[in-house]
Amino acid sequence: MKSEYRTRQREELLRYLASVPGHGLTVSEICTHMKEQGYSIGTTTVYRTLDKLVEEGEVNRYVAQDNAGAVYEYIDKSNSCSQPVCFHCKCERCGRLIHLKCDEMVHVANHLEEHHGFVLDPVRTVFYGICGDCRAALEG
Amino acid sequence: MKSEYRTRQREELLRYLASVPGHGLTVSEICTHMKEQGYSIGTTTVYRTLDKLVEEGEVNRYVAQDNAGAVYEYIDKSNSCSQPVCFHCKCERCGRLIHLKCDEMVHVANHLEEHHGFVLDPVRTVFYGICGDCRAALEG
DNA sequence: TTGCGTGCAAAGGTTTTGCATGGCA
DNA sequence: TGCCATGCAAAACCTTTGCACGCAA
Repeated sequence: MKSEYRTRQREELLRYLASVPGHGLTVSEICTHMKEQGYSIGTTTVYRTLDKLVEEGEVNRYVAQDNAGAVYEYIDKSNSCSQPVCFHCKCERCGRLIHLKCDEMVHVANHLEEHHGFVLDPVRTVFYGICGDCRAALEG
Repeated sequence: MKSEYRTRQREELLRYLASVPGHGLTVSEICTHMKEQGYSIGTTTVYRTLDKLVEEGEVNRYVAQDNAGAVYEYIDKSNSCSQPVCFHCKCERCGRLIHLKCDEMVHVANHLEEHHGFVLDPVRTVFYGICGDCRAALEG
C-alpha cells in the first residue's frame, strides 16, 4: 500500500521528520507540533502516512521500553547507515537514536556467531544506555 | 513499592513464570492461563504484581516490535546472569532468551564509552538474531 | 472522472487509577 | 489491628477501522 499521491499532509509530515534527524517522535508529539504550526493533520492520517513512509524506507519505527507508544524517525540517507553493519544506540534519557558506523559491531557479530552460534540481526538490535550529552547534563 | 506480603496471587504468578524459563508472556496470556487452571487473578493485580517483580529483579519486561503489548519473562538465576555484565540474546524465531556470560560485552561497553561517549545499560540491551538451534533447524 | 487520501467517530487493545473490600502479618 | 493486596469498574491511552467527503492526477 505505497503512496501514490503528493498531498499537503504527507509533505508537511515528512518535512517535520526530516527537520529533526536522529530524533524519534511519537504520533502524539507530531500531531501537537502540527497543530501548533497551524498545519493540523488528523491523527488517523498521521498513522496511515507513517505506515507508508516506513514501508517506503523513508522512516524507521521503534517501540520504546516505556509505554509511550511507538516512535518514528526520519532516515537521514546522507548521515546514516547505508552500510551493511552499524550500531543503533538509544539514549534512555533524551530518547535520541544514534547511528554509529563502527567496526566494533562486526567484532561483536563475529564473536557471537563463532563462540555462541548466535547470528546477530543488526537491524533490530538496539543498544540502550545514556548518551554523552545526557551524561554531561546529569553530572552537571 | 516493593512487595511485602506473600499472597496466593503472587505465588501462583511467580510459579507460572518460573515454569516457562526463557519464554516471555503477555499479561493477556497470563490471565488466560490462570483462569484455565482455576487460579483466576484480576488483570489489575497481574499488572501490579509484575511491576513489583520487575522492580525486585525477578522478572524482565520487554516490549515486542509489534503492538501486542509488553511481555514478561522469569529470570532464571541458576542459568543466568548474576554477574555484573552479561549478554541477553533473544532468538527471533523460537523466542528464547539466552544469557551469555562473556567478556566480549565488557569490550563493547568499554568501546562505546571511550569512543562514543555512550554508557551502555546491559540490563535493557537485548541482542536480536537467530540462535544456534534454530539456525541448525533452518539449514537442516 | 477515478480512485486514493483525509478525518471524524467509533471500536479494539493494553495499561492505569479510584475505591471499597479482602487478607497477611 | 494496621496496612498492604486485590479486583471491579471506569478512565486514559494508543492504534485501527468504517464511512463519507475531499482532492490529486
